[in-house]
Amino acid sequence: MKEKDTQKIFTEYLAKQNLRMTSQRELILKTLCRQKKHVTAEQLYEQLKKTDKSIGHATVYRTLKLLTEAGIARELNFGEGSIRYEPDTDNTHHDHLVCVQCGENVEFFDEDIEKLQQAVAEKYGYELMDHSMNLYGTCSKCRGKAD
Amino acid sequence: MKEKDTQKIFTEYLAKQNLRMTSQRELILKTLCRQKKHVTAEQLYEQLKKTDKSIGHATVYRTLKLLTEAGIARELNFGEGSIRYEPDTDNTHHDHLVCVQCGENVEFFDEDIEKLQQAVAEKYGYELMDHSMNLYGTCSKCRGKAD
DNA sequence: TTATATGCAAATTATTTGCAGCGCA
DNA sequence: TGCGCTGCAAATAATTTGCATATAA
Repeated sequence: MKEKDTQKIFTEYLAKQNLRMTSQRELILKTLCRQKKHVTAEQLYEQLKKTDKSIGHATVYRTLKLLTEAGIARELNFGEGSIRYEPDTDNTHHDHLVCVQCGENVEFFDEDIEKLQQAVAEKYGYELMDHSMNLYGTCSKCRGKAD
Repeated sequence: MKEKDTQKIFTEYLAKQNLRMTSQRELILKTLCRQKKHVTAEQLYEQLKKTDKSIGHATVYRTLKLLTEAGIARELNFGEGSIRYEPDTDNTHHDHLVCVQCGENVEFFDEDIEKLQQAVAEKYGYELMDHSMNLYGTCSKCRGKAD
């Protein structure tokens, strides 16, 4: 599967809504795509500040919402009280396996689970549109340590 | 599977932590168990007010946390910005299939999915402790309506 | 008696909104 | 030259915390 040209997709998405690409939106997209870990809006804001001292919270929140609508970012809710974001650059949907101790997490995709989810939805007459699945446990590294 | 004697379980849990059963905690537990739908802390608070006008927000939040720790309540996060709670009265774990339009939801349990989740965790060296899985779609009733 | 629990209000945290001014199409 | 965009600050919303008082064991 090819990597998306996120910049182009975003610009086209914006155009369709009569919205514009701006330098801030461009920077936020680039910065999000560069992340190695899932970030909160606040964490992203802190990083963006280093490049653009004048950027505001509101712009970050508003842009993350737009990126999500455009299918370029995904919201992750690990029950921490704030939403984390990950770039969705290669159209590869995946779920998360999170260590409850150190927070380290693995992205995985299980086709059998996806099929069963589809089957469950159909069984109850629902048309499945999306899902969120997070597995919580302890990673081997954390289990190695004394409690 | 037997229904839990939640009152007893809670009292024992509290005792173990050197905490006490009180009339407020008892009322909150009873009221939660009576719910037909998943409630937010605020919704529960509103209902509790009718029985005990002097009850405070803090007590409700604090007690819901205790009930969750005691394994009597479960937190549900449907990405709405607030946490919903359901009583976990019969030890039957289940997941949720939620209609994104009307909010109606179905509780389901799929043993095959559970097994596969376990397998995924093992594959990555994690010891699975918990998971959250929510399927989002449109129910047949909502699809019947014109958009 | 004495540690724990409660209600209240203030504090926090995450996020959203209103608005005046700025800047691209 | 207008309409969307931005930063700021104030507004919300959900939840937590500090504290004086009340209460269970």
